[in-house]
Amino acid sequence: MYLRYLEDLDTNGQQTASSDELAHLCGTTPAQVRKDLSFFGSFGKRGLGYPVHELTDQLRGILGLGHEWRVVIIGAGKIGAALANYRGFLQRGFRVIGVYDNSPEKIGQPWGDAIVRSMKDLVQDVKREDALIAVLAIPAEGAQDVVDVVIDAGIRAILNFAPAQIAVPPHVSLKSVNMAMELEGLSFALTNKGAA
Amino acid sequence: MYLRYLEDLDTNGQQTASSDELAHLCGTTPAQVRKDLSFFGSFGKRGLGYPVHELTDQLRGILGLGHEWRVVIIGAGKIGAALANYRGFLQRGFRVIGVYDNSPEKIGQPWGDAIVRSMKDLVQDVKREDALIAVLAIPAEGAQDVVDVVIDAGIRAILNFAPAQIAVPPHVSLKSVNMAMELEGLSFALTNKGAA
DNA sequence: CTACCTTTGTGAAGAATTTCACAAGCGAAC
DNA sequence: GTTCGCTTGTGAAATTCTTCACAAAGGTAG
Repeated sequence: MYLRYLEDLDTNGQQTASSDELAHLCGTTPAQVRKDLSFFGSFGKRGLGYPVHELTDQLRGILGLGHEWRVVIIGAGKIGAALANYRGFLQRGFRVIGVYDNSPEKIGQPWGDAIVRSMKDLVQDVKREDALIAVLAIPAEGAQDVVDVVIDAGIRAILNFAPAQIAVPPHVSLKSVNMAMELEGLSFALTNKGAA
Repeated sequence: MYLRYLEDLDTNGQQTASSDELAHLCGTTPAQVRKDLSFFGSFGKRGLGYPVHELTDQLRGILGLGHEWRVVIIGAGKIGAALANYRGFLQRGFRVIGVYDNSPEKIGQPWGDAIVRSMKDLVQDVKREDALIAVLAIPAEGAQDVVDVVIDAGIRAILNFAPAQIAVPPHVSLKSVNMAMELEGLSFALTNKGAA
């Protein structure tokens, strides 16, 4: 989150930013900003604040954005399309090496810059291209099976949009986004507005 | 999360579930489950566990899913399409009353069961249908302007997919999903696997 | 009816996170 | 060169969250 805002400030040509300014941008407190950043190092100058451009570089390094990550998108539905088209990924160092589906009428169709490939090619492509990240955009049914297969092929991190609980071994990172659950959180917030 | 798993158990006809069982399903601890649930009431029977069906009803009530919420989707791009097509929303009580865009070639196009409408109709539709939730699936530029307008029209909760920071007044709930940020979290996890 | 196994609900303890508050450092002005 | 206004970095305090541990049931078998 800090990186996002620092990039904006950098684009605007701002040289330094105080913890107070970052806190306001991010909706947190100055003390929180300083504690968070100090966990990774001592980036600021007392009396001045944090050097915007230098700190963005540091944070990119910390987040592991210093090199390109190869990503496979599994599922050529609407969500897969939204992700494959999203220019922000490439800008941030995530290169989509392929979109995969097992529906015959989708395989071979053009898809942005690429062509939808068969799930049969998935394992060999992951191995050949050394892809470590998979985005899962398929229905809940069978999601776990696909996960097991790609982990076997060498995938080490999964961003899951399937509304299903996925189990992964400890050496694999998993992040799930469940849109229905997000809406339910809003429903709760609306319902309990008075109580809070 | 508990609701999700309880629904599965209910569908499978299971009568009761212990905190231990729920903890295993959700990847947490039995004590955590009991503390979480006890915050809202005393739902279990000692020696038996929690009554699955009754607890799902209770949780639905707590989450405010007891009635239908009317939702507008703003932005008829790929993400909007993925959301509008998602049957899970309707099942969970979120009825999409309209999809809106300001691109002339999209307005009037069929869109699942509905037709893409002009952004010009957004405010009047929100008011007429009493929609309280908006899903924002437009580019970052201008997102804040649209938010200000729909809040004026009566929207009280926003699920934001635009890669932009949105500010809302205190009486409005906001939940943002940023796919690039999710991937960056995975990048961090992969980069720091050894250190952890 | 009693003994026993199971599981909840919850105070208390323990751990983690956030906030406070201030010494130390930086730059500018005079 | 010294003073002054700012802002960081960080121990300590305060707060929040999680885990522990056990008394209080519920059910069952004999």
